[in-house]
Amino acid sequence: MSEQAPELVKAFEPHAMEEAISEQWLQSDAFQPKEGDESYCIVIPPPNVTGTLHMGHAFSYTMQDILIRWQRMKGKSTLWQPGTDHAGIATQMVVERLLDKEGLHRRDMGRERFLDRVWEWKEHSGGTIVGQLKRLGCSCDWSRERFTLDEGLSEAVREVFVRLYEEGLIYRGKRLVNWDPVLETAVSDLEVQHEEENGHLWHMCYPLVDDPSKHIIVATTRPETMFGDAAVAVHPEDERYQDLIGKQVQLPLTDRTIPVIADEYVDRAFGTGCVKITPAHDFNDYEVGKRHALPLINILTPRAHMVDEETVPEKYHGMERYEARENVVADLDAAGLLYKIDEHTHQVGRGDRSHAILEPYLTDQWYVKIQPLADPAIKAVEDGDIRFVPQHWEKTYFEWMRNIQDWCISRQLWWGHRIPAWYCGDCEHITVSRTTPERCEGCGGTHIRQDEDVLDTWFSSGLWPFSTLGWPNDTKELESFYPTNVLVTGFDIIFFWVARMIMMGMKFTGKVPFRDVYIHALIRDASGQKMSKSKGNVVDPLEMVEQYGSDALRFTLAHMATPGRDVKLDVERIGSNRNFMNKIWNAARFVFMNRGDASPAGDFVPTSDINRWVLFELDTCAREVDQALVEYRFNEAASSLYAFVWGVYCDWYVEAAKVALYGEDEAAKLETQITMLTALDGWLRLLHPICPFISEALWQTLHGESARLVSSTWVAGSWNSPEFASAAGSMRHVMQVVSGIRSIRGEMNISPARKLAASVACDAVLQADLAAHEDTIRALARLESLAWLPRDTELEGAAVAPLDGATVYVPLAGLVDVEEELARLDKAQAKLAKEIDKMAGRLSNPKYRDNAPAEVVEKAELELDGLRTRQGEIEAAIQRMHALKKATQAGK
RNA sequence: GGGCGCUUAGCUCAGCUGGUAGAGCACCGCCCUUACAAGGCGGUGGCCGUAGGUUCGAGUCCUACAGCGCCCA
Repeated sequence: MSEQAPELVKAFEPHAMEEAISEQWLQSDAFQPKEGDESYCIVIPPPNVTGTLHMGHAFSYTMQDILIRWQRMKGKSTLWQPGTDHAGIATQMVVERLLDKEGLHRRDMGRERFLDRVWEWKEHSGGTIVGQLKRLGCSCDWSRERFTLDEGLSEAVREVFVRLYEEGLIYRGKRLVNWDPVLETAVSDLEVQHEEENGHLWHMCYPLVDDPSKHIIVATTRPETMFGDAAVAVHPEDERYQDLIGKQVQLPLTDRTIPVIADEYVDRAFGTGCVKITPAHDFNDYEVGKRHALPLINILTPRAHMVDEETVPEKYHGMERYEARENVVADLDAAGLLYKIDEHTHQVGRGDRSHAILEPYLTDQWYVKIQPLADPAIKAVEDGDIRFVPQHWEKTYFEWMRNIQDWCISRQLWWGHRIPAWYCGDCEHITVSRTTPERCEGCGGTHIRQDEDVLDTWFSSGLWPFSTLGWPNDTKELESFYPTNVLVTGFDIIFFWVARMIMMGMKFTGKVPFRDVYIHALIRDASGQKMSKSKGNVVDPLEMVEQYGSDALRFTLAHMATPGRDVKLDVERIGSNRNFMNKIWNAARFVFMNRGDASPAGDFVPTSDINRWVLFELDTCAREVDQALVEYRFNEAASSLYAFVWGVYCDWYVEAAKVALYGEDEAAKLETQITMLTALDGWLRLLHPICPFISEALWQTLHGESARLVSSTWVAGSWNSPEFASAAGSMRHVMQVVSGIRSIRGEMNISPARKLAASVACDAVLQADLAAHEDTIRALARLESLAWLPRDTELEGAAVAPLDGATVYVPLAGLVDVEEELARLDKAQAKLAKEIDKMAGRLSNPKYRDNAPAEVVEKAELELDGLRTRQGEIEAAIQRMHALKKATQAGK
């Protein structure tokens, strides 16, 4: 045994091994881009700085790491740009909750002290997720880690804001927004979760001014907003209400009167066909109000209490919105103006962070005029400059982009990029500036104060692909790595993020931010439910790593990465892939124990069929893995590897190699050792992107401690010449014969310990081929003897396994009874008959022969011939069995 | 209401350009064979949601329907 030979522990134990390997990588510069003719870059979708790694992250980042490691090994100058996102609302909420426990509120502390606390929190917990990414093996260039609130990235944000403002693409306006009354901020349309909820439809009577004995009945889901009513609307063609249009009605509980108007927005079939119009508190009503020049009457405070203003009766001042609702209903009832209450389910919009019911609320906000940005972004995808994989996600993208609304970018938060706009105390001018101004640009006055609000987190995220590479400065990173190659993310943020990066990228760099967008599925639990803390069905990836190892988790995730929409994570799968890691570990252990003084050789050309065959299969596997990754078919890459490593290398090759390894022929032994090592070397390389730790550990054992697979190259050998293909053909015959014998053994319940005598009947050519591998067949099939018979020989009293071009016989004497063999043959016969019917039916159709490609027909014919031959053999075998049965019975 | 997706073995899912239905797990046998029992060998199991259509040929393409799910309004 050579000095390099390690003493691997008998069972795969990932924990210490993965930690040690991780340490090696992180202490080297292995993850930094090297010089190369071509570059390859992925920017990480930045996780929330205060978050922890969940399974969705693990899934997405595993795929990114697979791509990065693969491309790195292929010799590209490779950068995986890491970083984290400040996640405005989410982070602020976390810290506010902490403060709440101390009895503190941010408003009492003031902005500066509050932000100090957030930064403190960020320093304290911001490293968590990065540490977890490292534990997962993510090969990001950690020396380039960025944070959205870093100075450089903040500079990019201000640059973009100012340029858009100067171009007139950012403006300030008073509009209805989705308002979160708990967080007291505007939120984006995309952050609203619409849910069906049970509520009521209240029918309220609004008396006619002309004739108070008559009233109009309006139906509403929100009676408390009545104080903001500006009109009652009916459909212009609604015959029931023609005479009311233009009349005034008395708004109950107030001394106001409002008009009855006609608008096509009204659904005649809904409720009574009359709706109250509250332009300041409903998006549809807002539009109606605009059409009819109705006043915007705000009745709510930012915390959704009733305002202390004369529009609202004094009794209601300061009352919380749902308390106000109860009171309004009670007061109307008391006044005899409540007609009826129906049960009603309706859509309620809730904030996706606070889960509070949102209010359409009239506020001043900053907006991005989006159409000029959207147009080039749509075109980039239409023209194929950006490619969605799977392609159908383009539709979702187009759908949203073509109906896009101006983007409300201001948030009433403190944690984030503060809007670089200053209001003047002396004049109306707003100063928008890259740097903090001393005085007002308009009047030169010094009474200026900065806008209190911060920008939507996605505003900075939209710049991420180029801001992380140094923009707005001209950096060599931008030059080498932008546009980036691929963005890997889930479909849930196509609108939030992907679209915005494309728009911002096109606008500010004139280039697409990435060529491909690979949209992957979302992870769900084993029963298909979304994982969430409240449901308690979260599978913690780090726990899985602890339990099974990072490689097993990564292999499982890669194997599940099919192009579908959601992926149900079954924890058992991770366990069985841990078993695969154990298999790999032990296969390598076997190789190391039997390597002698041999070393792998990348260009090795062995002479024996077995050795050529395994390299041929390795070569095939390498092509499959490569092609799968080119197409982002991670599951196929994983499947190919699994099938090769376990199904070919372990199950067949290692077993077959034992003949030479334990044999007397020194030359054959050495060749086998080299091949065994070369193949191991090859598949460890192929495995590395998916399972970096175990492959690295074993590769270092293989090549010596100083070797580093992470910085090594992709499989280079070329073992697919006709000679290698023909060796593979021979081995297929060998495996068929072995399987045939094993089949008989298995179905007859013959103990593996029992050595069998077998005969093979075939033609001379095949016999020569097979006979060359007699030792292998004898070893793998556990035979005590192997005899060769002419093709048409029929052997009495033997179990039969008909193969392509050969028949295997295993004499039964003393092994099993005739009945069992008969049953087995009958089963085989029935199966064959079915296949023959199908195939013969097809071939007897002249149209098939006319239309199908010649090679397909030819193949089918060969197939049918083979099946018929086998059928004949089985038939003959059945006859012989019957004869034997009779003879035995007669003999008794 | 508009759009998208899914329906294949008991379970979870592959099946890319139409050419003899696959994997893992589970299950049933026989085995502690000196890399691995976290294992080996063998085996059972499918009118590929329903109904039509295109085609010599459909799990794969088209249409309708049913059920489930997601997104947008």
